[in-house]
Amino acid sequence: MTDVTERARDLLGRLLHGHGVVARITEVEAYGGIEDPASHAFTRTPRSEIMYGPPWRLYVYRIHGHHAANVVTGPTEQAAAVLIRAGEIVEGHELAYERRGAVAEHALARGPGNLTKALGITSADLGTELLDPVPVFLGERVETPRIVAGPRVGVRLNADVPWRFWVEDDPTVSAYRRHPKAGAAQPSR
DNA sequence: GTTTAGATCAACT
DNA sequence: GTTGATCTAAACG
Repeated sequence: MTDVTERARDLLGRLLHGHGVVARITEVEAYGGIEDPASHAFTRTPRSEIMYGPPWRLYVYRIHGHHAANVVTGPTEQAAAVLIRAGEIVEGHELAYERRGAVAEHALARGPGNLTKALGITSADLGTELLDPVPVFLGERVETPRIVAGPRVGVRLNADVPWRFWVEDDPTVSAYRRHPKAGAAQPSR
């Protein structure tokens, strides 16, 4: 299969523009779509249909009153997507602080909810073409970072697959939190 | 059956 | 104090 995890690694170190703020992506999670129970695309519905569509479009979903941003990566038959979990603000600090309030600089876009808030991403941006220079889009790679992998944060299902990728030793990366109801950790094999 | 808005609470800062 | 691919309930088709 086309490896979703490769696409996830590929996004690390790239720029993400969001409504006047630019972030360097430092943490992502891969969602294997049709073959991943933790993915919204695991069951095909009108909502998840966007993940079965062309790649490089934005999928936004609500969680805990916040939003989370995903990049649809394709291929279309697999419905895979990559969740953008954290980034470092490299441009538009003023606007980011305005949206986030007084927080430490490294915390401006740490965590999916904070990142979407700092970049001003909401459900209104659902389906945005991320390759066009519209309010939300992907920029070029600014570095080739050293990448570390581990299990995904806060997922109940499939909690042991190492599909979370982040830039090593980056302060904007959030800590690992296992979901309370996820089964006991299984030894990697 | 599916989607969305709010709530909840353990883990993190 | 803050956060979140969870959880439940109500609205929708």
